[in-house]
Amino acid sequence: MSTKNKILDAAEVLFADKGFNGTSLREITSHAEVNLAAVNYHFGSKKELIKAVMSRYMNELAPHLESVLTAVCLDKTKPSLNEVFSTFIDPLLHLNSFKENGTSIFLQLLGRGYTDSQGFLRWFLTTQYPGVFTKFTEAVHKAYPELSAEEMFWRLHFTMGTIVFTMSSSDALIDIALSDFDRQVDIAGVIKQVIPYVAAGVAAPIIR
Amino acid sequence: MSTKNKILDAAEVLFADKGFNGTSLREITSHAEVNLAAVNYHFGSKKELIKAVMSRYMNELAPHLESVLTAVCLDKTKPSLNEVFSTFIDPLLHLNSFKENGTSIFLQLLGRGYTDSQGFLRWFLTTQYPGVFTKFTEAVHKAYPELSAEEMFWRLHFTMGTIVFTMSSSDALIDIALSDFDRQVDIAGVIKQVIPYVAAGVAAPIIR
DNA sequence: GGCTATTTTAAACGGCTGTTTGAATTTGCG
DNA sequence: CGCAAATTCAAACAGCCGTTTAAAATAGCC
Repeated sequence: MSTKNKILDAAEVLFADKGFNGTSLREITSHAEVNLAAVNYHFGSKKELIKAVMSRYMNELAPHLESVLTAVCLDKTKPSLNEVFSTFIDPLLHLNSFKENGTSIFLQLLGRGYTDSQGFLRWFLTTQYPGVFTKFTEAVHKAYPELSAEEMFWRLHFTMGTIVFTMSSSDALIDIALSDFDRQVDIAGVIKQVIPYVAAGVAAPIIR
Repeated sequence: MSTKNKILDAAEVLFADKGFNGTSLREITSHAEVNLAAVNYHFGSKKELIKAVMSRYMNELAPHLESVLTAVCLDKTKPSLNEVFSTFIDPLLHLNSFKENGTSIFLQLLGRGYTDSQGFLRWFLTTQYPGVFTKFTEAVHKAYPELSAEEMFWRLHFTMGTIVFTMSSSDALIDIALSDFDRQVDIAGVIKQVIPYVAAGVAAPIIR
């Protein structure tokens, strides 16, 4: 295992758990069992390390997402919103074979990045992976053409918020569900709960 | 204006903007134009200052929320979910007369507290203000009795996520909406957009 | 006015942060 | 092997953090 990957593996878990600002390089390098200076040697800075952690997941995920979103647009002239949002399930769960707990870690990282660092991650994702966003809004527009661009903007950001926030606190929530309902829940279970919710939210009637 | 209030006023704005961890006591005291040591003198520690900032809003908000939620349960044998969620609008907007931009600041603080500090705020709110939560779940149960306790748990947390996440990045989103759609949006406008969304999400059909 | 209690102040504390340095070590190649 | 490039390492850097201290200033009351 290369030093670079040791750092990335340790960093993504700690970043997901405690946020980017809340995780120090010393914590990362001691968990990775490498020298402190290795981060700056291999990545240049902490900010570049954060980008590298996110890129490793996005480079795996983005092609799959674009492909399933393209498919749902081609297969159906008017897909349902449930169908559109359900396309996310497979690519997201596929991250679990890419890395252990990959789905959970990635979604938590997404949540951290959205609220930490004042919008830096939003800029990073929209500029580095614009294809996913355009394909996604295209699919939603086909499913619900009456929605204006502005209403779609808000509802998609509400959706992003639901997903990202839920996942960034998913560990705590899963613990509560376990103790209150004596029900074992995993990340796939949470995803299957949230899809109908966001689909219904986006599909809400327009009030003008 | 007392030193204590100068500190609270400066702190809440900075906390809302940059998070609790992201704001230093030196930033707060220099914005408040008071001595650095004043925070520890008047509040004891940074953690106690955070509690004081949140309490000032919750003590204003909680009685109003409990009262409107009680009212909607008494007035209607079966309120709609839209009615239940709409009860939040007035108490939330009333914070604007309590303080300038009070609504926006409070909701942003809520968002920060939920993701910063690993669940500390969730503990603080549920233990210090349990009445709001029980009244709220009671109202939702009246509106949608078929929802099991476990499904309600998840959907209410999705809702919390939508609200809290949207508001914690509302400034950035409002900027985007302004530049992309040339449309002036304020916090009241966002709230009115998000109510139908979360109501429809909670009302989504149950898939078993 | 004088005395006490409260508040404000400047300075310093130890500890943690990301980053840099230069020497020691390991690696890969002719 | 021998040499050069890449990597690892311990140490130190300057800067910020929350908190504490003890003296100075202010306020309130007899």
